[in-house]
Amino acid sequence: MVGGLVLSQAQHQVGIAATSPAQAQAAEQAAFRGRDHRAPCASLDEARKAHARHVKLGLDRSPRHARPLLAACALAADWPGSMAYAASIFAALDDPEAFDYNTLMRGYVAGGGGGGRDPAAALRLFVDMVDDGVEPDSYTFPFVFKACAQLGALQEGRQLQGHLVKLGFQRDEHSQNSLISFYGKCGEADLARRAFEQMEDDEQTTASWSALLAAYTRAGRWAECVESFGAMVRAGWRPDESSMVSALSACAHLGAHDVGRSIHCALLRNTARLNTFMSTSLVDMYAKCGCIENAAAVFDAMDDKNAWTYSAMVSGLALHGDGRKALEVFDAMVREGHRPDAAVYVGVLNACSRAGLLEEGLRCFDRMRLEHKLTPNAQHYGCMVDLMARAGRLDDARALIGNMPTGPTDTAWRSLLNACRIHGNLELAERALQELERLGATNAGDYIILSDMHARAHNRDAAAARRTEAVDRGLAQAPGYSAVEVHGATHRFVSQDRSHPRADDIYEMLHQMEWQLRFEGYTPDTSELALDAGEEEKRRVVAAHSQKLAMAFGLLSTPEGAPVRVVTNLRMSKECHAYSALISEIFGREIVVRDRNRFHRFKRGACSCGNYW
DNA sequence: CCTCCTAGAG
Repeated sequence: MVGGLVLSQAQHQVGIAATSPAQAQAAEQAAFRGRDHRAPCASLDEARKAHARHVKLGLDRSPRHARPLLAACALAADWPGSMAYAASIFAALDDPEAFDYNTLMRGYVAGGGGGGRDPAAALRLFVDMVDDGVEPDSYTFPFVFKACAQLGALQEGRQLQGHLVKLGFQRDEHSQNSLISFYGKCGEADLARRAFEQMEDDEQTTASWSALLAAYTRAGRWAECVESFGAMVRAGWRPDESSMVSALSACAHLGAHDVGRSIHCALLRNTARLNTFMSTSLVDMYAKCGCIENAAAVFDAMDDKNAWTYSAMVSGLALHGDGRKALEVFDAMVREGHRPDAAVYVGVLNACSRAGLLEEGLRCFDRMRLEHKLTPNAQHYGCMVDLMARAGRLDDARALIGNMPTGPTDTAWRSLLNACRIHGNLELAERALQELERLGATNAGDYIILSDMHARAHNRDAAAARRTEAVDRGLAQAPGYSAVEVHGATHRFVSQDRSHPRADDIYEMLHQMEWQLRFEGYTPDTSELALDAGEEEKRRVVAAHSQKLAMAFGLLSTPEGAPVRVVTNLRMSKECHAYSALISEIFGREIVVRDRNRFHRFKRGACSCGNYW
């Protein structure tokens, strides 16, 4: 759980460095293309001619003379073959200095010449440098760490850290920052944190924090990312764009809507115009936090959308079950000339399966292969299995699993299993479970689905057997919980939970809710509950379901008319769905529930999913 | 003359 206090403090203090991203980006691009006013040539041909003149005059062996040409060739964005030429200019030098090694290494890690990166070549060059007895300078290590990061060479990087200390660069902020970043890219958040903490307070910069936040985000440690973001703000730093992008990404995964929104507010106060990175992160954050309208508003206001932006919007709409709109956005993406990639097709196919758009989904799958020449991967097949199975075409779905070129995956069988639950096909469900067992990929939830299905079919013994089987196999079930965000703090509930300080009020509220619902003619449906107990007991259990506890607390501690946002790791049950829809009507509240797959938004008695999920 | 950081995926 995310500490509520930490977050709410962060919210009020967020500010940002006043920069002009467009200018900075333009300058960076111009410099990289070698079109800087200092650049001695505008093409590889001109560089060759200039170098030939040097050779004639015997100046090609002098680093001072060769340097501008070396840099131009090593850093050109689109001069095919220029990296090899840069290497030959370098090789002709009599006494290359650290600067010259740095330039060539920089070219290798940046993919100079436009021909792709070559981090291994950069590392080899560093080894040469050490062998030749040339002392690295403070610019050297950042390039070498970057090369290690690109190679995922954790061991080499750690050795390099020792080297860095020996040479006395452990107080150099750029070398340290690139060390943090290197650990982050290797997925080693703890080592990144340690490198960060080894820096003195006055050596740390915004870039150090930003590398740390990126390390947490990359490792999937989102709560720690948001916590560190709060710490950064409390320590008086103004987060720069990349820190905010990392923090927003973490908020998106956590569903930490309030923190995400406070970052957006700070941006609106301090920045004239958001760049593509920032806006895309905001689109993703709002969509994953349940505010699809805000996501759409940010998206619509952008005039510099790229493929990532469309992709975030498409998968956001998929998450909310708005398949039609997702397809429209996808069409706009193609119309605007962006080439769809594998990721956006995951979003598109997902949108179709969640919205039950069978024909459209099948068409997209064809279009992906025929028009956009993409080879579907296991994820795409998983979406198609899900699409067909949910729509009731269980046998077709099963046949598709058999035809997967990548071989059947557990997610594909699990999609089928879930669809069997929806459509009540016990026989095929058993088969899917067998296949999951064969893959050695069963989890507790799979056995529970089977157990529930047997219970509904009144096979009491089989139901009990499936339940014990999960335990016998040592499969732990993640405890089900539901959480609600109130004033930036997250309150978490499990079923029948009485541990909250306001438990009495919450249960009183539940009682009120139940009472009102019954007045409207609602009776709790306990048929999904696989519990060997009397009807009264079953009703008691259903009534204190964690989603309802979270909803009750949300209703009672947020102002009249405000939306209630619940996040749960459970699957939305039919009973809870009907219950939430009625509550939204009776209390005049919008209720947004993020379950383990998607969002349900209840408004005036209806859900955005149109009862298809 | 150069360096740190950043977004999407059943």
